[in-house]
Amino acid sequence: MSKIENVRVRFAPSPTGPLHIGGVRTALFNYLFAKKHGGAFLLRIEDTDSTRFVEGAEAYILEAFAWLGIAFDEGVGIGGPYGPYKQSERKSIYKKYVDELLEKGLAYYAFDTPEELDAMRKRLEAEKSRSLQYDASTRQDMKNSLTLSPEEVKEKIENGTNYVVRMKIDPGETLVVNDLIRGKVEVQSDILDDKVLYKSSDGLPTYHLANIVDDHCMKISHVIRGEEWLPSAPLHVLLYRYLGWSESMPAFAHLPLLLKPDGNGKLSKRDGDRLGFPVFPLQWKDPKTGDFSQGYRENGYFPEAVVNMLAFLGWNPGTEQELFSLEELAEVFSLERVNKSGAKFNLDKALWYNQQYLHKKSNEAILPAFKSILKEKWDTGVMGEDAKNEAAILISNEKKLLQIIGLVKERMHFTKEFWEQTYFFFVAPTTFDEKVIKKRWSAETPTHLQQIVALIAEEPNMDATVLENKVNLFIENNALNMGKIMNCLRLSLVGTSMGPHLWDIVEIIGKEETIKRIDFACKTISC
RNA sequence: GGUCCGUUCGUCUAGUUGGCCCAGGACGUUAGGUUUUCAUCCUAGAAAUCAGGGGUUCGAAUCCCCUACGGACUACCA
Repeated sequence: MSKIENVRVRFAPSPTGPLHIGGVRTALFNYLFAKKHGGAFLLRIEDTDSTRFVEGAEAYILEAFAWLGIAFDEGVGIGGPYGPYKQSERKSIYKKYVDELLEKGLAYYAFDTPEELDAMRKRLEAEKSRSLQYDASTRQDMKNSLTLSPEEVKEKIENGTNYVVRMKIDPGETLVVNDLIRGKVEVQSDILDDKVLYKSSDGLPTYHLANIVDDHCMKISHVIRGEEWLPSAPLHVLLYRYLGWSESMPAFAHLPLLLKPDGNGKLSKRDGDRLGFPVFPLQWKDPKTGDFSQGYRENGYFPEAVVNMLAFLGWNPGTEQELFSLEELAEVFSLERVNKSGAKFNLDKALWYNQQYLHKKSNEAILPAFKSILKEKWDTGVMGEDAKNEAAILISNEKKLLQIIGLVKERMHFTKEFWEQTYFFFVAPTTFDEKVIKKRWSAETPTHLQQIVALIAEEPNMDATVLENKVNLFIENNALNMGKIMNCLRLSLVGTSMGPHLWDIVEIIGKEETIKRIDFACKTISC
């Protein structure tokens, strides 16, 4: 696939809360597209709605991408030649273009109060009017610079009356958006309303104007964003024209939405709480309510797994390969392979991806996670208090810990499962699974186990294979029931019928501990 | 309501220039195998009349039309 020159794309979130995985995927696709073509990927913060600003949201966004390994080339927190990258810091830039549109007669002042706007909609509704919009068919009945005399307008502005600037859209024109994913989309200008571009209340533009001005000033080549923007794309095309920038207008690509796993509709924050999976990359604490929302990071997902899983929602490489690193994704990514229809989020697949990445990791790579869980368990006292006990010795033996990881890694999906998979290496069972006792334990079991204890006791070489061969030979020679003996042995050492190869466990916990546990089980279990 | 977008196994999807597709892969699911156990792993299977209907064509999941259904948007939010 040929490279496109001078690619510059941006991710432009609003700091109105934590970043949701739909947004993360949009950012990811932008990033991949930029890397694929050797272009630049920028982060712009769209904070033109001062009323919705949420403390900490911006820091959250930066931290989330740092965790995911998605790096920006320019933008908030990084800097760059086209800054500032935060819209609230670009006020004066927008004002210039608002004035230009006003001068050209492509925009006008409107003084209607929220109550008056509300009344207008109610009136239109009552009249069964087809459109409830502020547009060419209704603006002549409202208070704006098209209906008021120049003197009245001047007076109102000088009096400090709040106003907005609306884009003047005339009917009867077909607007065309050439979308890279959806093809040609046509819309009649009649259905567009006279969008508010600027509000005097805070001196800031609204999304539509700020977006177009910034994309132009920052030399954005491709606008890759969610499908929810498709309906307003024709308006944006028109704005580029109003500002005389049609020639350099970026290409558009509207991504399919991420949908709820059950039912239909956009994936939302609530779905995560309701269905019990994270909707955010990182945990988020709502500064107002203090409520926590789960995050992939805190739930134990690897960033590589989250990236890989997200990349496959709405896109695929067209081959049967499913595991891709971020670098590999950047190599094969293309917008032509992005789907048109929305993708339902699938938790099972997310789990599977994490498992795949866990299995791919070296034992050394996940040792720190194992150690921190062990430390936490040690601190809570579940392994006893004696600083020199068996568990303490084992914890300090890195070689053994790596050996244990090798034994249990394949059985896990997350590193957080370490304790449930390895507790028996550190803590002797005190209770025994009743079901196993019922099924396997019998009156003569203690006798047989003691015979095996004797075999273990005399064995100088505590090697898993050596012990296995020795005990198997004993079982065969005495015509004992292999399944029964082995399960009772496991029950004695682990407390239940789960876990890795028995003799590997014995090799690690050692002769003394093994014998101690079997003795305890024989004394404790009665039938 | 209006406008726009979409519709292949339960889910993510392959299928882009019509024939190799009575539709392939993955997740999940079922069965069997491996294992002393659980998990992993391996093998096999079930699972989409390609939303429905009508065309065009020797031939359509792939092209055209209609219908249905779903979604997004419809703020001085982004």
